[in-house]
Amino acid sequence: MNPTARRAPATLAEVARAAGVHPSTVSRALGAGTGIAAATVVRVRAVADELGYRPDPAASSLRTRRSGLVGVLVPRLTDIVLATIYEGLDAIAADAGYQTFVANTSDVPEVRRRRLAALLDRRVDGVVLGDARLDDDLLPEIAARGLPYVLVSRRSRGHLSVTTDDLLGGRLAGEHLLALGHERVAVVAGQPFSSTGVERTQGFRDAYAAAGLPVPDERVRHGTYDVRGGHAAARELLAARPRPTAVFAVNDFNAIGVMGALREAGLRVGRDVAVVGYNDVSLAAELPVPLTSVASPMDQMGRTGMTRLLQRAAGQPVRSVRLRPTLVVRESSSPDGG
Amino acid sequence: MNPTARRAPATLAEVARAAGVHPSTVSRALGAGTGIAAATVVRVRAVADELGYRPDPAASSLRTRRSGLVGVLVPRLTDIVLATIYEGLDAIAADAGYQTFVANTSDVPEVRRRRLAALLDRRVDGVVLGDARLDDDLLPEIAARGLPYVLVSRRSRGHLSVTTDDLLGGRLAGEHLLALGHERVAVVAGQPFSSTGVERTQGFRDAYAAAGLPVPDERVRHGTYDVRGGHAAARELLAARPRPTAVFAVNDFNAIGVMGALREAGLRVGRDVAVVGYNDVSLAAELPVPLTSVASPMDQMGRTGMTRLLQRAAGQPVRSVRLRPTLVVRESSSPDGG
DNA sequence: GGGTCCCTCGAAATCGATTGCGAAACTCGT
DNA sequence: ACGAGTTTCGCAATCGATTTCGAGGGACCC
Repeated sequence: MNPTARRAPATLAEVARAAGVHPSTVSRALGAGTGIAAATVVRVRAVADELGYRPDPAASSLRTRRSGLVGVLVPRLTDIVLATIYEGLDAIAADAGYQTFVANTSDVPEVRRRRLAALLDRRVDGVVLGDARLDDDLLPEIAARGLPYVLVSRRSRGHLSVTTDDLLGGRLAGEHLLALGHERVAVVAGQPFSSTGVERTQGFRDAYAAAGLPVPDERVRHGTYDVRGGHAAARELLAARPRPTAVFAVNDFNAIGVMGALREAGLRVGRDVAVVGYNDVSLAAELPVPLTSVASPMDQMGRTGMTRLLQRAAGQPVRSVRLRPTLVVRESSSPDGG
Repeated sequence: MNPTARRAPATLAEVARAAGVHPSTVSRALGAGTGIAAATVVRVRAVADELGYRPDPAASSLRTRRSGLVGVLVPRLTDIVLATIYEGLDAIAADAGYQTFVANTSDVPEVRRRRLAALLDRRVDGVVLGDARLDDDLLPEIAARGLPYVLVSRRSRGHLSVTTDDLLGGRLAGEHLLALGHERVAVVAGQPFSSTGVERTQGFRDAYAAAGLPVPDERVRHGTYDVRGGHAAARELLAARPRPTAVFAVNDFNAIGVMGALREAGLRVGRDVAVVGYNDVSLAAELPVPLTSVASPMDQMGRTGMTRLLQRAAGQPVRSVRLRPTLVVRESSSPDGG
């Protein structure tokens, strides 16, 4: 009846006794139901329901070597981007009868390794990595183990991944600022070991280089993917003279940090310095000065990522996916609407 | 050596054979080590390391009835507040040798029940609930099961919880706006079933009532704890004439939604309408118009929550904790610094 | 020197579900 | 009515770790 109200859950053997059959019969009846008389299946299932039977995953996992768990590694769940991707992952996993097991790695290799080991100890049936590095020594190990895995958000050469087309996204941002006439621009470039930051920056610089206005290295600053990182990077970039007239941040939270740094410097967002972010998180549109941002389908990235993982685990051939980003122009780059 | 590089992990029996002892000896040597000669312990551990032995949690859990898992239920991980609390929970759990198992419930009772059942099926050793309801029918069931549990963020009468003093927090916000001379104020009050929204609203209204300016019900609007909810609520509140001169939102993301609604109505944040939020998330200080907010120690709430849970599981007496919030004044309520 | 106690470790049962194998019962055709 | 083939289900082993019980051996005391 009510599965949460029982003290000691019934076991297979108890169900078997109550139904007057052998435990193996119960196991089969509750499973595919093949090789068992239809009437028996119905009866056993009724008894199991009656007793509120819930299989013990530990016992099941011990015997079958499958845990029903999918491990997920992310840099931080406090990063809304990853949290949103995770929700997409979890939704599809739940539909397929899997549970997700998530862990923060803080983008620290040593922590990553430890957290992954913990997931492997739990005998997860697959792994989703949201914190892949461009030169990632963990990925070959996972591959060598034969464990199904997929990367989301970030990619790494030679590994299955679901990402957005970050080169294109960066280019969109660059072309937008070019069209607005910005000739001296700066980039808050994120972490140098993550494909997202690197490729978004690359696409942006490509656009400027193609226009004959290459962005010099000193106008590109790396940092963590949070408000603080954006603020710190922008403070340095804004100290240059002449000052850049626009800043592209490869992450919306970085962009908000940039806004804070602008304010601190007595500059107005959009009017004195244009700001463009990336991901178009839900609050970008609601800020006192709405943020221009490259929208990336985060939820879909999660859903597609888990779908690919499950397909791969089922032995189907799968290829990496690059989802298409789109530019959303708002007042932080275009205060007068154009 | 390298735990992630082995294909088939060694078992206890294999370690025993390699060490020339019985499996039970290995088990004891790797455990507390009591009742075993010190030399044997050292030797067995060395062999276990050598073989990269990792105990199978399924087997262990089957036998001991303990899973080493702590379940965590949250409304949504995309809510930074809960994500931050979760990180605090996880940090302490990890220190104590536990892993956390988190699930979103979307604040939907049916989903909560299902997710909790999934955690119980996994035989979690304890549960942290971040989505408690004022009239919560799940909590008595958990209590009846004898499973250790603790509430964080939200509280519910008669159950162990770690929260901030939300009545006080609301009062701080109210007294602040009163001191600034705001007489016609509105509240974005969050979900009516969550103690956070209810108590913050109550504290705020208490302050105004004490000043002889009770806040009428029509200037209090409920909604979800996200940007969209804040925007929707504020849109309605701002349609009233005369218009409120200040809005208290019980959540920072709601407050940002309020900012969006203000902009949409052609009003300036701080100058035309004051805005006060709650939680003081990291981006509040960085917004183009920095947000006045009631700071709550989210990370500490998580840490304290897990600590209490572990103490409770160990049979120690524990009492609910209310952490102290503090007001951080910024330009959204005080554009000229006073 | 004999007895007792403690230290150390092995034997074997156990947790709960799954599954290969085989036996009984039943269907059906002739 | 009998044999071949099928359906249905029970038996028992198994996954890997833990733990109770007891045996063997050494230390120690008188």
